[in-house]
Order: sequence, then structure tokens, then C-alpha cells
Amino acid sequence: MSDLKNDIRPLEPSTMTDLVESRLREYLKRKSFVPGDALPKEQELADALGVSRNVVREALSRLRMLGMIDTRKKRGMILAQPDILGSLERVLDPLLLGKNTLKDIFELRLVLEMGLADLIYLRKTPEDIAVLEDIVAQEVNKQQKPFRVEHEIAFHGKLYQMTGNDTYMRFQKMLLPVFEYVLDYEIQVDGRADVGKVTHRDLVEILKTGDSEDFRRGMKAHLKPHFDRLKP
Amino acid sequence: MSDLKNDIRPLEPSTMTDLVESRLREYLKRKSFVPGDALPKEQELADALGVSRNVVREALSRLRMLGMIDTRKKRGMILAQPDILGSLERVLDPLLLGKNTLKDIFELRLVLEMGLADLIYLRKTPEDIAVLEDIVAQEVNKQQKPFRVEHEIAFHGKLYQMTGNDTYMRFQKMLLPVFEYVLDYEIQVDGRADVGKVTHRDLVEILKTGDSEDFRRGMKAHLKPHFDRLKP
DNA sequence: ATAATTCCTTTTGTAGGACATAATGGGGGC
DNA sequence: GCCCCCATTATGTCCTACAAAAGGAATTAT
Repeated sequence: MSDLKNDIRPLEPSTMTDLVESRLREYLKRKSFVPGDALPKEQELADALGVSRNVVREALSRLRMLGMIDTRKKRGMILAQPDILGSLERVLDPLLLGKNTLKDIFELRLVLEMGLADLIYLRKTPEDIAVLEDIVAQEVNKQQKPFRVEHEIAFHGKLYQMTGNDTYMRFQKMLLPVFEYVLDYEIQVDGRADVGKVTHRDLVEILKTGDSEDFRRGMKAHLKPHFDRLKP
Repeated sequence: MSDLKNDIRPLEPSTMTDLVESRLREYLKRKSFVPGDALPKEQELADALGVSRNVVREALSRLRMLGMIDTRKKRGMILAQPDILGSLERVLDPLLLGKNTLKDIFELRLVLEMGLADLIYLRKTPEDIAVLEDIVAQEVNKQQKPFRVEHEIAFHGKLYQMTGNDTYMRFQKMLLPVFEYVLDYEIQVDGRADVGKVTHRDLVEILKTGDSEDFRRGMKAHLKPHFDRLKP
């Protein structure tokens, strides 16, 4: 279906800024700059490309937003390590995304939850378990809606932190608002807000005694209501 | 550790362009525009914000890159549906990323592979299986390096397509180059390039006769050499 | 009267110049 | 030799002007 759109690009009328942006990106790649290297000045780039400094600045502004370059007055610009998720963050607004994308992200978050098991069993420590037990201990006090969500975030957030994978954790955190948004919508439509048979407390118990397969099965059961929502 | 960096932002010296960008984003959110709505003209925005059109244009250029807005001459600008992965694509260059991020992405890709099972068993069709069998049938002819990679991509790509989740599929496709890059590096270092005990052919067999748990176990075995690389 | 064409208006895209600002590196003073 | 101050310089911001494209209006032909 939309498979084609990945192979052949929609051919949008590109402006000078677009061209300069891609030329700059290509230039950075070709010269194999490493983070920290100094880049030519704006005026030099403009002259070399045969465009006005204005256009160059618009293109640079984009790269700057992505964190690919850092600029400081007088020093000029230096290549930086882009924050890959920073750009995602700006765009991940439930209100801006289409229905299909929202559905995709909902599923993606479930996939990420299921994938926790392998990494967690590779890196969990007794201290981590203690923190988790602390979190579930406070669960009983927090049954109302705002507290429940807060608790969800604390628990699952800790799990992600235990993977020792920052990117993974941040990515999941960014997906959460979209997830909650879709959930709220679905609940408004069909009314049910079931909760899985396996609780947070059960999951912690599995972490202490079971293996990664057990944990994954437990997580699947914990998330079952969400999986049941998925359409074939 | 870098947990703090998510709660309190590094306070970078923001330029007018940065401010305008965030103001615009906030404005779009607050007015709850829907895709297709017309936005004020550049000059009006500049006047309202008390900055030059130049600054506004730099900010708009960023939003345009993210696909949040579309502009056509005379018509003005309209809100568009951002392509959430488009921005990621621009930044996901193995040469630009730090070592930690590369490692994170390597792991993330493994997590995504493990998560295939649930969605695939929800949506696979007999036709999909037939295509997969076709792909593995050609496996024998392609053992040399470039062909092997191509075959890997064909097989795993088809699996992702079977999830019916476009975002998931594109995301994985983007991660692949990074994955291969890390792999090449690791192999250069320690020389071994093992392959899992479970082959593609085995996986297809499981798809035909087993359940999602079987498939997941099979995938884990298939990816075992990669998992073994992970450090605790 | 309707349809097609042409012209006009409007808004974005690009150019070029000017000046403020801040940080750096060197020169001068102690 | 160390510290402070200043000139230099690259970026940040503003302004003006004009080209180009695309809608809309007006005009003409059928």
C-alpha cells in the first residue's frame, strides 16, 4: 500500500533552503567530520554555494535544531552529536498525528514493553528490586486517576531505567503521552478500562524468583487488556 | 546518572529563533489547529511577536523540515501532519552518533525483533507465509557478504511488513544501518561472526505450526549471537 | 450566459547590506 | 609571569527590495 512511498519520494518542490540543507549534510558526511571539528563560516558557505547568507542560515537553523551543530559567537560552528530523540520529541504530539500513526505508536509501545525482559535480566541488581518493591508498596494509597497514572509511570519508568539503555528509556517516556491519549479515547468509546490479571506486585515477584521467559509471560498477562484492543 | 538531564533542562542560551519556534509550537497547540488549517502570514507573525520576518522564517523553516507545516506561495501556510520518523531519519547516521547511543540502538533493534511475535500472530496471512518461503528458498544461492545482507533485509523486512504497522516497519528499517555498522565494528574487533542455531527456514516453519511463544523463543535463538554480545 | 484567457494582487522565496553583540585572543600594564 | 582590557571577528537580528508563483478578478470569445 504505502510501501511505494518509501521507495520513490513524493517529489516536493524543493526550495534553495532544502537543497542547501541536504548539501550541507552531504558535505559533513563526505568530509567525515567528527564532533568538535570547526565548520566554515556562514559567509564562506554562502559564497561557496552561491546563495545568500539568509538561505544558509535557514538551513543551518534546521541542523542546529537537530543538535547536529553548535554555534557560538566568534568561535564559529562546530559539529556536535545530535540528540536523536530530541527531534522526535518535538513532533510527538497526539493532537498533530493522524489516526493510523497513533495506532502504530500504541502498538509500538506494547512491543517495547514486551522487550524489556531480555535487557532487564541482563542488568537488574538487588537495589533495583528494592526500589520496585518500594514503589508497589505505595500502590495501595493511590487508586484515584491522577495518582494511578503517576504510579504507572513510576513503576514502568523504573523498569526501563533498569535496562541501562538511556535511549530506550527516553523513547518509551516519549511514547507514553501518546499511549495514554489513545487509551483515554478508546475508553471513552467502549467504556471498559480493564486491568490485567498480573499486577505490578506479581511482576516484582517474578523478577525475584523467575527467569526472563516468566517475566515476559507475566508482562503479556499484565498488558492483556491492551493487546485485546488490537485489531487483526 | 543522566537521569537528571531529563527533569531539568541544560539551559542553553536560546536565541530569538529558538524562542519563536517554541512560541509557534505552543500557539499551534493552544489554538488546536487541525491539519489543513491556514496559518497567519509571515509578516503578521513577525509583527505579533515583535521580531523580524527573518527570525520567523528561520523558525518556520524548522517546522517545515519536520513536516509540521506546508507552505505554498500566495496561499500561505497550512498545518500538516508531521512525519514523525522523517526527522529521525536525518539524524540517524552511524558516523555522527556517540558510542553509547550506538550501543543503545543496537539493543533497541534486538528488542524490536523480539516484539515481532505478538503482532505477527495477530495479522499473518497464508500469502505472507508463501512470500517468506519464497525468500528462504533463494537463501542457498546467496552466501557471499553483499547478498547475505540483502537477504537478511528481505527476510526481516517482510516480517516487519507482516505486522501491518508502518511506523514500526520504517523505524526498524532506519535502525538497520546502525545495527550493521555496530556489527561490522564488533566483528572487526573480536573476529567472530556467529550465526544462530535457528535459521530463517526454521522460523518460517514455526510460523506455520507453532504459536507466538514458540516464535519468540525461535527468534531469541536466532538472535542469540547478538544477545551474547551485550554487556551486563 | 458560460467558459477560457489574461492580468493583477498577494504571499512566499531569495538577495544584500547594516549594525548589535558577545567571545576570543592578543597586547599592554603591573 | 600573571591579570586585565580592548580590538577583532563571527554570529544574531533587522531592514529593504525584488523575483516568482498562484489565486482571484476582469475581460473576451464562443
